Amino acid sequence: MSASRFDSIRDLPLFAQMHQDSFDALTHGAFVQNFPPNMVMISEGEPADFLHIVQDGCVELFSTWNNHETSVTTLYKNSTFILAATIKDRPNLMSARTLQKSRIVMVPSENVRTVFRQDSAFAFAIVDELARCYRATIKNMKNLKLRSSLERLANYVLKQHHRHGDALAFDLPIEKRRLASYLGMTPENLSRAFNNLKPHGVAVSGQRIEILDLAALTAYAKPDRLIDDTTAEQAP
Amino acid sequence: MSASRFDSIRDLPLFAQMHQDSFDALTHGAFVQNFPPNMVMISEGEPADFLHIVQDGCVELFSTWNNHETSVTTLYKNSTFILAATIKDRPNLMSARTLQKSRIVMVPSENVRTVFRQDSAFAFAIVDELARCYRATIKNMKNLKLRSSLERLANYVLKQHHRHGDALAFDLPIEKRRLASYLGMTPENLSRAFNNLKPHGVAVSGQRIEILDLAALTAYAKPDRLIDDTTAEQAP
DNA sequence: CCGCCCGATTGATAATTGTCAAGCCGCACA
DNA sequence: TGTGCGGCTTGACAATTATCAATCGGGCGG
Repeated sequence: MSASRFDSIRDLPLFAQMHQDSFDALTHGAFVQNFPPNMVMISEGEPADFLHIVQDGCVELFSTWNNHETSVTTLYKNSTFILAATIKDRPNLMSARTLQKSRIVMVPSENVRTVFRQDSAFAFAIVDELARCYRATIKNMKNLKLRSSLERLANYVLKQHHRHGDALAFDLPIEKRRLASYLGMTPENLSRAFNNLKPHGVAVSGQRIEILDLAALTAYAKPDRLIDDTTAEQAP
Repeated sequence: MSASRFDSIRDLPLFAQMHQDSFDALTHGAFVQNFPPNMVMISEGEPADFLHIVQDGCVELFSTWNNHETSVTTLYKNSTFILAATIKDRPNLMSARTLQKSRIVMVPSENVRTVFRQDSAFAFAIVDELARCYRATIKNMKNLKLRSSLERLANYVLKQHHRHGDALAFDLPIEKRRLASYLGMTPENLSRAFNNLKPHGVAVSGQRIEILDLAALTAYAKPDRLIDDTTAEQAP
């Protein structure tokens, strides 16, 4: 049975509840592709021919305008992307590149649109996923518009702290220049921002972050569940 | 028949395709409410008890953090809001206030979630709306991260130009201080930004905008369909 | 083991954007 | 027709952020 190749995605929330027939129809013509690191898989403006699922590795979504580039988000194992463009049959708004060697499942958009109309469990899951992404993006925008770059960095450090099981020391999951772009600043500014976090209890050495004074950092960052709570929401 | 009060929303894309039974179930317990101008109808963090539809008037969605406020979008007649929070049964991420005397239809969120599960035409419409809002927000974020405030303003002027049927003169639809907040800048900076657009062919007097040199403005603004194309997408 | 390359850092400087204070202007209202 | 209020504008200044240039330093291939 050809579907066995796609067992790994069958249990993702987006596909878990759909009928097996629908899943088979969905994955008919789908395939798995391996990409080397730093490869642009998708360019913004192109039609969204495939729904993508990260089976393994790491993908950055980014956008470009007038020779500027900005990182929008980073996706890890089991994330899907290009869902909105796929459903609306519209061009991608973002480009995608691998950050590491990655294995990506590619499902023809045509299948997604067809099965979406036939299997209501799938349709519900899509609603859930779109609502989640939408809310995550609103939070992201609030973060950008309401905070200074130093405040954004402080909250980013706190978020990573929680991601790592409340550990007081951890490694950054991405390169600093990409983090800078994600946070809406230049690499130079990020470097200085890390220095400016020192008085707020953060020590940095290479990729390693140490929180020396969690209370001070939290007092400065003023995290807010309506901005920073990413229960199962995307971010790098 | 009680549904007659809701005739005006029956034809909106979100509700047009659903069965009449579903529509009746949806609007059972719904009501219309009139609000005076400048009234906060919804506060962020509160549960999303109702799906809101602007039947008449004008509503601003905004957010607050640490004594800062930012305008996220402005909605006019026939727009819906709080859909994502309603569907996910999660707290609102944004507050809402009327900018003018407004008439709002309020549909219990419980109804929305129930009918969404029963009427696939409604579910499809919700997917469409969520995908649209999501993409609009991504564009908004690209606008914020990739452009300077002057470039954002230039593109805003161009967008209004298209909204007004390519007219070279038109009135701003909202107060300047709200426009400033929407564009991510202070009112003072907006004032100066309008002055800085003069060399690019824009004249301002009060609410009135005149484009004296469309080619120059376009050359400066560099509009991009992946940021500025708002075919049926929300913005103030 | 060495040298190279690329990203990170630092310094100097400039551009952008925000803050504070004051004055202006149009409009609503008495 | 004053009068006052609120929003807009302007100016001076400060903070934030970007830019440009140079250096540092770690990892990798030869």
